[in-house]
Amino acid sequence: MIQDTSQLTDAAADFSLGEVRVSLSPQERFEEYLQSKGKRTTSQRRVLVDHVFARHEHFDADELIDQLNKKTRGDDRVSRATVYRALDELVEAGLLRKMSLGSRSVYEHDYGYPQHDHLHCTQCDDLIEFRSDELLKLREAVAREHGFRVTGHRLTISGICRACAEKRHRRPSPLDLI
Amino acid sequence: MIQDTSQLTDAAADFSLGEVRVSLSPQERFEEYLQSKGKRTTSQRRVLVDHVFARHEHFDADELIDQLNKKTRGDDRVSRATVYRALDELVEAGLLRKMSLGSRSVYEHDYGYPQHDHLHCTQCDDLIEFRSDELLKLREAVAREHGFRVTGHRLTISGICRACAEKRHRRPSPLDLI
DNA sequence: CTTCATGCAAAGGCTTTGCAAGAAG
DNA sequence: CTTCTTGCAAAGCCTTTGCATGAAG
Repeated sequence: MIQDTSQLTDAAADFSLGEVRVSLSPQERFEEYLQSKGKRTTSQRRVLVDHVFARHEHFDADELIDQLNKKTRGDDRVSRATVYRALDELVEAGLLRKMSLGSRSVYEHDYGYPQHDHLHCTQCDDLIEFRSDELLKLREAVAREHGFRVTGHRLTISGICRACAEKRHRRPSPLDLI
Repeated sequence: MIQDTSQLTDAAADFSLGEVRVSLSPQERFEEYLQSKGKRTTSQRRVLVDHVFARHEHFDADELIDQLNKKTRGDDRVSRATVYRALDELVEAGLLRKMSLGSRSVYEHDYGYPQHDHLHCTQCDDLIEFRSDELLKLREAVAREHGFRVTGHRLTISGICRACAEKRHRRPSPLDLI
């Protein structure tokens, strides 16, 4: 699907977002999706996709709304409701991946990004990505054993990241409690 | 911690909940926790723990509240707020494990139960447990590589369980859509 | 008796939705 | 022009909390 070039527009160069090469920019890919659903290309959807794919990072709806509010003026404003609606569409379109971290929903790039899982630091709430082919094998083995048809998985390893561990031990002064 | 017998009461026999043998019943274990926190043993907490550990299954707060409402009369009634408060305590005491499945929080036995992960059927919402020592090794290897101190992990493999897959293909009649 | 727990109802997050006004095609 | 979108405010979930009453130790 990602590698399908049959619907290629005149945009010749491939895009490199991270490590996987894809033939359409997220923007183009999204428009393709919208068209296929009889939906429309609006300035709000364009602004949002543009912003979301500007850098690769994890974010939640609220952060995105804040960032868009600071960034856009008058015309291109994107309301809270529209952000939520667009996020759903982006997930459905396969551009974003949604995951729940405790109570909040966190999003990350999916389109053009390789399979990966996360280390979650419970101290600073940072998410560190890692890849493991071994895990995919394990997943298949387990599924086979249970007659289960896998569509995906989510692994989150929680603990304390290196940076936080160092902060804790180096000079455990009252200041570190802030 | 689970194997610690230093505080053993006169209950001589070990309890077998699933596969791991423990020295205190969940009820006793909880009382121990409550005492250590200066909290009290109340009829509500007793009824709740009793009910929750009667069978090994996954449940959410609402299901538990419904079940308790049907089961208990007048005196032993447990209010919604109390259920939520008790669930937090049981998690903190290490008796239950909490995990989020989409939007809802699901609980399962932790005390006296072996480490495991889940296959989640997105069709019927069933959770199938499995164990994998290989996964633990993988977890450690990844953590080591990132200087990460692991406290736990959660792996959920999603897809379609055997039963649902069979329903889908055997006689795909309109009746199956109900 | 003193402190902790409970039930109630109200308040909180986060997310979704109905609706009228406004764009896209 | 017709249909899809948007923004707004209201409503919905699920969960938490303040407070007065009641139970545990």
